[in-house]
Amino acid sequence: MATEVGATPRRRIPEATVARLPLYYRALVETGERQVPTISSERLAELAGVNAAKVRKDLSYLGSYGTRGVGYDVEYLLHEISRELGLTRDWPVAIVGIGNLGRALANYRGFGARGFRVVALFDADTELVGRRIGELAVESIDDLDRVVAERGIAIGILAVPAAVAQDVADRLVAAGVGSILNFAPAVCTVPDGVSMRKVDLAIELQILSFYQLRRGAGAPQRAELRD
Amino acid sequence: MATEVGATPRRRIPEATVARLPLYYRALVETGERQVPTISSERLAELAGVNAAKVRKDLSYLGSYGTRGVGYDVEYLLHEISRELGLTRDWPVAIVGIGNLGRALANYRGFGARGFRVVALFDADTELVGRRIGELAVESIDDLDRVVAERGIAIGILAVPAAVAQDVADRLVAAGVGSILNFAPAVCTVPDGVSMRKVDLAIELQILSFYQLRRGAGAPQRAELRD
DNA sequence: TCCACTTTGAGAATACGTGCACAAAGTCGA
DNA sequence: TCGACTTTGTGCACGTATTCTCAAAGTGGA
Repeated sequence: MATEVGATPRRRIPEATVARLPLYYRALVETGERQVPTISSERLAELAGVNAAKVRKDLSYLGSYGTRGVGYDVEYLLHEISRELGLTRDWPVAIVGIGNLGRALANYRGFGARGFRVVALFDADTELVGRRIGELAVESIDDLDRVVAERGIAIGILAVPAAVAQDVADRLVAAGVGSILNFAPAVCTVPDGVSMRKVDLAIELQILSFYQLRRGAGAPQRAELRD
Repeated sequence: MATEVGATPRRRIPEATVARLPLYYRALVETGERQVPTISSERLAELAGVNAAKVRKDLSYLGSYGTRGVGYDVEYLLHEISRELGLTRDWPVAIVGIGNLGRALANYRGFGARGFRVVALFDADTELVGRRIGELAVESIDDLDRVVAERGIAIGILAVPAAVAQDVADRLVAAGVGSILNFAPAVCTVPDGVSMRKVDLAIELQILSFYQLRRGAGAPQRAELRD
């Protein structure tokens, strides 16, 4: 019988769980580097900043990779999570919009993870096109289609002004990009079958402001009575 | 009878709602600029990228600010949401860690919102201390306590390496900062009564990678059959 | 082999968030 | 004043996420 394409189209993993897998991944990498062979859900929970029951339930969605009485084999679990997250393969990434933020992202050595490699920088400003940032030259956004195809880019990082965010997102999608990380402070939609995640500084600050206010924050509170 | 201190310690607003208020805020600012006097939940939903029932339910947590048959008064609703989010007052912000990302954030003119003003930049690197970024000079992290108190800083932005994130967060909290926006790729905890929100690029990319992989993403998919 | 101990995996209870559907409350023209 | 129409506010049903709990499955020492 013909099996499915690709690696793991098995059980459905809840979104909330997917969002925590990277935490476990990071904790496991650190633990592995210390040559620790196994890890309990309790310890993993502590490292990931969640609770142990959640860890076990999350991992149980991936399969039964633990051993009762012992815990999880660090290397094995790391391998399974990597595979699930697609970190065993290479993801060429494009950054669109080489302003303050785009430049910082282009120079950022903390995509942390193996796998994600910035292979193209785009901007609409002809002044910027051709300028080098690290090892890459900024390319014209008019070449988006061609470059995305040539370099197999599946993930785009959007760091453009709010006013053009939707337009640029549409062009990324049309070029074949399937995932977008959007830093533009604007509502922006993509068709079904394309993923988008949003990072919005203004929104984060406003949320913090809400809770800060609720705590009765006229002046900042000195931590005078910390014990 | 003696009323409560401060502005609005009334009903409890669900977290998910709080996270959407900034979207409504932004949509309302734009609508207000176009001199539109009232707005329906339907239209507001469209601008905020959510559905209309959600908008109405969210707004109903703030109070009954709409008029049936008409919609919401843009200016009035904007005022109420601003007040709820604490955007009617000034929030002095400190950025700690003036590397690539910290510098970009310091130059970022898109905190979008009135209210948030970066008033201090800190770094541990003595080479960096004294250097000017825009209108501010980088200060030593040893002066954190004094500066936070003097300038009434309640919100800190953490853009330091993962290895020192927890330590710096602790120092911010000890200095009296009540809200932290954490860009460091590390699990980092704060005591009760302090808020922390996390922005982690590596995690976002890994989540995108997961879904990209699930869609059967060997090569990126050209959008050949878009209609 | 047995027993005390550890730790997972999953059922069940609960909490939280979403969205439908509709009565209630308003507008506006005749 | 009436009746057609618009739009809010919210009760309710449903789905998702979290957490508690404990049997099952393992270890390791006697």
